[in-house]
Amino acid sequence: MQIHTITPRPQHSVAPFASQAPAQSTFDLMGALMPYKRNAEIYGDGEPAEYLYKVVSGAVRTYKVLADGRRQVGAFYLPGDVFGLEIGGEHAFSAEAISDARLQVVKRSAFEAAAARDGSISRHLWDATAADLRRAQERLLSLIRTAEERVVAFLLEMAGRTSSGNQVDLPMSRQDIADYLGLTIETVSRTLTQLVASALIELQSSRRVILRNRAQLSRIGTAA
Amino acid sequence: MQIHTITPRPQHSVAPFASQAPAQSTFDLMGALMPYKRNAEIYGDGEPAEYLYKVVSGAVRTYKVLADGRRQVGAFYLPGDVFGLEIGGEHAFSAEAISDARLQVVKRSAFEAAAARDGSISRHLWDATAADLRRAQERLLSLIRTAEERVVAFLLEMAGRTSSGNQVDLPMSRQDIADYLGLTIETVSRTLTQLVASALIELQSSRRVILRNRAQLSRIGTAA
DNA sequence: CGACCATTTGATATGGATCAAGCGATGTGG
DNA sequence: CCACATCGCTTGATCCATATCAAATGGTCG
Repeated sequence: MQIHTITPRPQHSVAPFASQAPAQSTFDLMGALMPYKRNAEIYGDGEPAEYLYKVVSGAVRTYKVLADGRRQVGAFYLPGDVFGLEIGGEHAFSAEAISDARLQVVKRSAFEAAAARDGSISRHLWDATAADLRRAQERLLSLIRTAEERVVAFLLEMAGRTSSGNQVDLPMSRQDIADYLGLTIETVSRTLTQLVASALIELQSSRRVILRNRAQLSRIGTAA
Repeated sequence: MQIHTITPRPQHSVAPFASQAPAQSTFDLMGALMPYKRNAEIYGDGEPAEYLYKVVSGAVRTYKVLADGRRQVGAFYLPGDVFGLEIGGEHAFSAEAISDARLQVVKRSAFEAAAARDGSISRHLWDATAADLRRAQERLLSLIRTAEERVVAFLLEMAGRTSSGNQVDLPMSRQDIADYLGLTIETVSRTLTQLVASALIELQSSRRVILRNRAQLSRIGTAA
């Protein structure tokens, strides 16, 4: 894995995020803070997984490019989130900074040594894995659904993770969203336009969404 | 003679197929062997998760019925597979026997007590969760693909799990497969017919498939 | 044999992909 | 400070894979 030695840059501000992350203190004690530029690679698919990461600011996507060139986004990570947990020796996905980002980086071996001494740390690790798993489960359900349902579920997921009332600031592009939901960029865009037309949401800018009717949105976006 | 006097209620794990999980010997020592009839409920969505299960014979599906009535199959479990590992207090999916089945059932609390005494058991649990996550991610990749790719990936997965050479015996119906892959029963059936026409597979009966060209099938069914 | 259920096959409809163009911000060089 | 290039997003027109609706066939069990 390569660490990009890049000078820190001012982040464009991202909304306040809920930090649902494991073992903050451990990361804080052990982690080196590293800046990554927009679109910089954090690690590549197939590389040995030597580090764990915690997002301090900015946002990260993991993705995989399929044999035919299609790209599937695996997950988005926001401030407070921990990623790079995969078991097995190597990363199943690549990771990139979506926007300029600062990450706390911890050597896996050091972390696991600490976890062996402290059961609560391994518990936190397990929680983070479980959170990823729950999100993947939810997504499995939503991927069999219509474009509108997927987009609404995505907006609700983001709203839940950023918890800034009804305002949702999306750090990622339409292309990222499309590759996350298994849709095309055009379909994502058209669906958002329709949601605006139905007065379910408002688009203050292309990246800033206001949820105008959460009850109805939940009805559309909630599978079970 | 179905015994669901008890309604054990372990969490199903997200994995498409089995989690090769924890301490088999623990199961063997602690498990009570229970028979379930075809289509008998093992546990229901939303019930508290009190048990872990290991398939001795037969097969099991986990599923969820969405608000609009569509059914999503979460996973199939075959002999040797352990399920009910899920995190959280209650089942996210329901579980049913696909065919008459015998399951070894272990009280979760007993198992967790054993895990507390033995760190390697909790390590196994974490491994199983991470493995489930990886499988869920693999499945997310396949859900964005075409009907043919999904069906082929499914056949290869089943072949890998049952490992009886090129013969694959499917315990589940076309409807189960369709609900697992996010397709309709008609599309699954037509796709199989096409694969026969292409001489990639042979259908000895509707439930018995012979893989005739694994190299080509792998090319179609392998995402990354 | 007859009833029932699973599976296959056929005909048509449709949601989202694809192909293509236009628009609006942001940034850069003159 | 403006003209222009670029990039991300939206909108429009058409196509196609899969869903939907419908019926025939096959397999199993009483």
